[in-house]
Amino acid sequence: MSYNSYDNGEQYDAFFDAGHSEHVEQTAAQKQSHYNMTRRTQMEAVSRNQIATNPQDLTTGRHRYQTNIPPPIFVTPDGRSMRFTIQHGEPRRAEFVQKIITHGGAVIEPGKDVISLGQQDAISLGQHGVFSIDFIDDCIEQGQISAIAPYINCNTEEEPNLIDPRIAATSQQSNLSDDPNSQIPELTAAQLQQLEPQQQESVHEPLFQPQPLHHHYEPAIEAEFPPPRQQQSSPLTPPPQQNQQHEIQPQQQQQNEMPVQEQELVSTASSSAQKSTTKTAKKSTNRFTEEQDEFILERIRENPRLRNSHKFYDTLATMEILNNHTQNSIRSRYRRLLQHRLYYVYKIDDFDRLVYDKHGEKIKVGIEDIGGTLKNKFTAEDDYILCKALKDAKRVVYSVFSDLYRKNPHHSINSWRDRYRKFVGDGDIEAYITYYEKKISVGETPEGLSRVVAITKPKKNSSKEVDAEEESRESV
DNA sequence: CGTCACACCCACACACCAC
DNA sequence: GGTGGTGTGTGGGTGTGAC
Repeated sequence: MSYNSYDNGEQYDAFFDAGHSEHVEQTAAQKQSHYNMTRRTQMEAVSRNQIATNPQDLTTGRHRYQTNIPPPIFVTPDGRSMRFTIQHGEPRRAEFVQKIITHGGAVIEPGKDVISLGQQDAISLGQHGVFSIDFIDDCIEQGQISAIAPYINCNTEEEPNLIDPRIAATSQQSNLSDDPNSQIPELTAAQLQQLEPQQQESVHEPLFQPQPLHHHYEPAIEAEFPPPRQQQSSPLTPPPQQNQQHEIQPQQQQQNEMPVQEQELVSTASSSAQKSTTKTAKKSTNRFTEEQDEFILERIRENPRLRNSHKFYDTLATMEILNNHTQNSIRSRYRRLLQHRLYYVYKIDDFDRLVYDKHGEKIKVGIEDIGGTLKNKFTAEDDYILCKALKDAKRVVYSVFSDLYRKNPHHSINSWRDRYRKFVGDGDIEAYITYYEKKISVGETPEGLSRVVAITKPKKNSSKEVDAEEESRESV
């Protein structure tokens, strides 16, 4: 079996089971398999233009998801998620965010009736004061909500013994249900009311209608939104009404038979023609409306890991509400302006599916609690880990990267290997280790390997890469 | 002159395939 | 099992023209 031609995570398991039987490594392998599945799912979802899952999918997925999670604790008597905010300076913030979410709660930014957790000397974030984070552990240990009064750290407006966290959360959640914009200072409730009823629905209802469920990640874009205003000829964005088998259109087939440069010319010319006939005419008055901004934000909240994806915005641009803007424009709009208004996103599971509470409502969490996007940048620490592994290895063979992957599964085997292939020269390993340790010892932040490796990288590079090396060599 | 919408660019993380 | 080649598309920009 080729190590890098996995079709699914089971092949990872097969590999690891065959070659490494130790318990610790098996556990690691399971994690890697899961991680790999997750990342593959993300990439495949993007490739299929899957922007959000439909309610039926979510119902199915929710059951599967919830079978593996602890019973909910941080829920109100009527089953809604209690909402907490944890101060960003809290050293164990990430750990407790996970605990809260895992047990049915939600972590959001400070706001009315949000239970604030943090240090004693911190500024109070909630109207009830700030409570010790131990409250969470104790509740989990007891399997139920404890009285919160003993956990008060600093009080602001009310006596802690007046507070029943479940009641506070209930009233707050009711407000949330009635006022979906309570978290969005820029978009007031009054502004929302100015929207047409249908528009409001598009903002707050699930994007897609039920589809025949024969695959968990079947795209369901066509269901609610009309066909794109123009035929998308790009193989990257097949029209939703077309079969997913990617039938080759005559034009595409013709392109496939052309030399690459000619294909590029045709592609550029055709896309330019499309753009010029569809969108540039409106440019002078084509401002984004508040409704469109909120629509974009809501789609991003539902698909937080795709927030930088070109294809994600490509698909958004085919939707009726945004059909007067291009993918580039929508993406630019988010990156330039809207990302500063993305105060929360919706909780997703490991397969990027929305997680709902008992009432079928999406759970709001902070963007920092979702994790990264689709790609992880190599850090200086990653490069150091890589160089250490290479140094310890007698030969740079596949097992070096598979070991790296098992110990550091945030990059795939291929990624570790590719990093080595493209950034590490023969003499770089010792040099970078020395450089990194020296920087760390003096309290400085080391640069990533890319800039160091250019000094000695002995690869058979293209002329362009050689030029780049020359530049780097001069600049270092 | 600043802002906006939009087009375009490119390095590289990640993947797949052939051998 | 291991390697080299290469495709895809993300992530993070910059450039340009209209207003």
